[in-house]
Amino acid sequence: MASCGGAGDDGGRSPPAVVYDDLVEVREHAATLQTMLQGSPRVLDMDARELVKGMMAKLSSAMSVFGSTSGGVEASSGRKKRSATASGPHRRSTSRRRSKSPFISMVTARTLNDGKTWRKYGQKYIHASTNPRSYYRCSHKPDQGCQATRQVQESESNPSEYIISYYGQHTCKDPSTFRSLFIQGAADAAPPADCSNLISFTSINGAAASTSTSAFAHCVVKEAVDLHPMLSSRFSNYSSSPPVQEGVSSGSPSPAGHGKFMQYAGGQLVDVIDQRTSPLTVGSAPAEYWPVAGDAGAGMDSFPSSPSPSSLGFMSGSLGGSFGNSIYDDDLFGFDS
DNA sequence: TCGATTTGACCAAC
DNA sequence: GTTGGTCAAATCGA
Repeated sequence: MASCGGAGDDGGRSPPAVVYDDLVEVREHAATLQTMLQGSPRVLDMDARELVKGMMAKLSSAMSVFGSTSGGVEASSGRKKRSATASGPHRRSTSRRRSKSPFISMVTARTLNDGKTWRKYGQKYIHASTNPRSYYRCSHKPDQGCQATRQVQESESNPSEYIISYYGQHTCKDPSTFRSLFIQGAADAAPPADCSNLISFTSINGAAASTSTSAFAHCVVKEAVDLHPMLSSRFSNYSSSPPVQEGVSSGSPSPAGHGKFMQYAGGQLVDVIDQRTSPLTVGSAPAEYWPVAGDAGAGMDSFPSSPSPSSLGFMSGSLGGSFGNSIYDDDLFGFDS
């Protein structure tokens, strides 16, 4: 399994093709793992760990491809500068469009409250989208120069949800928004009781699948912690869990055992994407963006167990939106059958 | 009155 | 030429 080479040794193939192959392989590994977990009461722990490790490597590899090819992270330097001689009532000598902050993550949420204070500075309808996109920047930008921004767009597939893209790290110090993180007992305790946001690798047909998936998720969580001593050390002391909405995904019949796995596991992936700017990210969003306990329904709790293109937007975010809408959508994480 | 939001315009990137 | 991100005047609301 699991060559960790991923994008690096694919000899000129297009990133989508590379990623697709990697994800297909991950799916195969997931199926194998599922079979192992379901078919044998005595799964060799090392085998399972190896499979998971390989899957994580492939996912990381895939994500790194997008990270390396992602547009919008930095403005290209090759662009010609527009003439500064423009005139008009609102013309200014400085450019209006500045280089974007590095992409951090994309999350699906049912509320815009993520514990941070944002100032809306624009809204517009985006081409081929029925819903307007709102632009927010950290309200501490004027006083602390915080460069964090986010873009909020109502989910077309589920109007009650918002697709939130985060750019730039919060550099502001706002005690009111400092919050605990959960990852409750990720390494040692049982998997979180409520894991409604896991991207499910299970088969709907198998009643035992939820158990398998929980075990799998737990395994991967452990893996992530193992691979990230920083994560382990940082989160080991957190004792509180963020609110996790029950049934946040409309019509999601998934068992409660599907939790934050993909978000957590994705933390590693996102970490791969944005190592330059986000050496420590947990979940699809960095810790700074996680919901405050008590913010009912805030933030990171809205990945459907059966991922939809919009719910996978955290992947599409680094692809300029093409990923989540590609023909590969159904295959990328369509492990539910 | 003041801070937040709205909205049309500007402008870089494609 | 089109699209998307940002600016800032106008407007709104507490």
